[in-house]
Amino acid sequence: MNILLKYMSDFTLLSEEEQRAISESLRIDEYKKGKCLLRQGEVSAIKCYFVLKGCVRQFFIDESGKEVTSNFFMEEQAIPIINEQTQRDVSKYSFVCVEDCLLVVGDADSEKTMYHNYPQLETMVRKMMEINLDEMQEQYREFINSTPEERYTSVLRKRPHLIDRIPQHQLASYLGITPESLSRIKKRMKKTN
Amino acid sequence: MNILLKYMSDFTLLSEEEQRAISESLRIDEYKKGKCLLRQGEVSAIKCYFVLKGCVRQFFIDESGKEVTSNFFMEEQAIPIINEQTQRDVSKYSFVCVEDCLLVVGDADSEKTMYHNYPQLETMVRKMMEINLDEMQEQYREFINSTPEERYTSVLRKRPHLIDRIPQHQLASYLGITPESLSRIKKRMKKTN
DNA sequence: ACTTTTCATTGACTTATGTTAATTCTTTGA
DNA sequence: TCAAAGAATTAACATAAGTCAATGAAAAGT
Repeated sequence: MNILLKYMSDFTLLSEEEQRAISESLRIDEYKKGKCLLRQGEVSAIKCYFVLKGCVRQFFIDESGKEVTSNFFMEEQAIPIINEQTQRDVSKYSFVCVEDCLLVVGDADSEKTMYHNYPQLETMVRKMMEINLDEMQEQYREFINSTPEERYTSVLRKRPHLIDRIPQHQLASYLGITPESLSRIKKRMKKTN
Repeated sequence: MNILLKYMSDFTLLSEEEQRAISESLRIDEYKKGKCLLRQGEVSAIKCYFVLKGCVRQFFIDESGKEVTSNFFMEEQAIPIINEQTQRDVSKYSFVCVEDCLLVVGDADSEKTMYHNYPQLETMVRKMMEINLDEMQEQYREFINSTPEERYTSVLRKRPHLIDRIPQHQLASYLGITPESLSRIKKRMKKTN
């Protein structure tokens, strides 16, 4: 739980008591490795998750039937599932636990109530969204301006644990390349060293 | 102004009077084509803009001196400039008006006051952020999973006006390719038709 | 422990992009 | 109006990624 309290105190001015009260009214669930949180094409009652422990993969199957990994969420990251616009739509993505996970579960129903009881919580969420957006933008800009090889080295640098925690072909699709190409990149880099 | 009122009524339950009151306390500025709103490496007092009319280009100069366009913001789009985390940092991007613009200017100082006076405004902003994030994610996922040619056709479909309003080489860098490559793609596509 | 399946690597080949450079076309400003 | 600068196109060549196919390694299930 420390991780959550730490997060809250970084982003709010809530008292310790309020923080504890909030923590206690949150739903926190454990999921086994391989558990599917939401399947592409289904409608979700869950608004978001917050990763306390473990790793969740976000991916989708494209028109040609290929599986494309769009993100990995790990400790201290928020997983946006639906928003005001998309809550009635079927999900474009699947979310699956790559490891055993401990997640805060944010369901859409209790959201309003929580914000009403703790207005500062909405401020926190807004700031989180701003930061998420910024990170996403950063990631995008780097992706645009990089070769696959540079993208790979960038991930090595920024998320060094990732490479140990997930299989190669998923990393490849996360980088937007084929597993074969990732294999060759690694080979090429070993030689240059 | 209609565009702003429309936006507010889509995202809030504010009364018309409140909406008008908010509109009137907003700062709205005109900028000439070519005007630089913020230069890469400078610190900004502005938190964000909201485009009522015109087009703003976001870009940066990378390590090798190459100019990379990361986005174009047009009517009804919000331009996030800084957030809680980045407000003391120098900007990684430059923002320049590609056309004459009419923009709502959101400065960091008045933000808190506004949220305090109109709590629903923060709700609106939070929802906007959620939607922005979703769009950004969608754009990213499409980018990863596409060839340059597919990226081009996708932009043609999704932002048909864009191609008429900006020069080719900026579009090319927005697509993450060279101007030469974009030229060849267009040529190839003409033949196939 | 062994079989089966899935995953990672390697090779051969095709193709699209990056790079460099030259040429044509457009815009801008004197 | 014309000259100069900036953009877009085209060509030639090198390189790296995609595809298809085969092999080798690891993981999973019996």
